[in-house]
Amino acid sequence: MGRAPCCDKVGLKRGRWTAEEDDALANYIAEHGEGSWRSLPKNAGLLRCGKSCRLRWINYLRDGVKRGNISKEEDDLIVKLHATLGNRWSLIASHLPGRTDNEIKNYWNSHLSRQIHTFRRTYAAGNDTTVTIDITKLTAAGKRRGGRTPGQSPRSVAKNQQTEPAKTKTKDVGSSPTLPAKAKDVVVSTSSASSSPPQSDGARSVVVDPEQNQPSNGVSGSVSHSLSSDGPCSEDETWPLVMEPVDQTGLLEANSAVDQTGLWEANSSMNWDGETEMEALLSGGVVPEGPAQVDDLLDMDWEGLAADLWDAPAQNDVAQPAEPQAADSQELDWFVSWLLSDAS
DNA sequence: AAATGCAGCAACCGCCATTCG
DNA sequence: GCGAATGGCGGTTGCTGCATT
Repeated sequence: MGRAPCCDKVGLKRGRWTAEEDDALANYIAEHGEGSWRSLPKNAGLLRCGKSCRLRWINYLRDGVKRGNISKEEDDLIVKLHATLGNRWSLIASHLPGRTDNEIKNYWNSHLSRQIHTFRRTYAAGNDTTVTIDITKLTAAGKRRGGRTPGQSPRSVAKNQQTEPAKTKTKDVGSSPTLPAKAKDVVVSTSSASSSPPQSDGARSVVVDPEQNQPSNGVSGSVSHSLSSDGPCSEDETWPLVMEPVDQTGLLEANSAVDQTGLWEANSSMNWDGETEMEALLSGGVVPEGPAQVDDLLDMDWEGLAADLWDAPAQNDVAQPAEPQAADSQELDWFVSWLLSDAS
């Protein structure tokens, strides 16, 4: 049996708050202080649920609450913290003065979750030439505002994706937090010839073999193609995902982690011949089939891959980028400080 | 100009943790 | 120790404005 509702909701006003209601709430709290939310509406003469009053106060009326205009620095910090802490919005908000968990949550859902898909991909043509492809430009031509495509609204996509739910709140841990792997560049490479594993401390590699139906070894999973409507991916395909600690010739290798701004970033370097594929990529056209299987790269679900990496158990004693197991706020603060110390 | 549908955001809902009698 | 009350959190819904057709 669930808990009784915080109020009976009978005769209570719902929806947007009016200026008069805001004034009444602010005046009451200024006079009597916060707390006793259940009895507050009646005492303040508001036809609102106490919970609604609390939310309104915390998110909008409280002193020091900043609204809108999230700066680049705040943006970076949100992404970085989210990459490590997950959907613990209140925890993230505690490191952004004046910002509320609700605003950060909304900002993430409406802005940043999309930006995750706009990672860069860098193609090296076997020499020193490096071209960075901005996926946003590749997909911009197909972007439109009007006209709904069934099943592709952010909400339906979110439902389809069903991202990993936030970890349960952890209160008791050992004396020192378990550190996640430090942020590293995401490097995706297709290596038909020898290539040194782009992996260093804390970063792990992932081998994705689209031709292979069974995972060969390592940690298996699947890469689901269900990105946002902006993405180039179809919705139904899945690939077997094999996580390998070492490079393997001829397979797509993804070495994924979080870059220094916290954004999931994918750089692709590959050995290929000719500029045909590059031109096709830059024009947003179909890439001819070749040894590099560039279209396979384009169709990868990098976010799903990242999630798989994030949740996969550590191998070969590589540090697991797990959530911090901080026992209390002090240790958590320490962890966040440690995390942010890598920002430069 | 009207219809359609996306994007942003405020608010609601349900659950869990903590506090208190 | 127990149960109710309360606070807090994250997920979700639904409204509104605007861009596009």
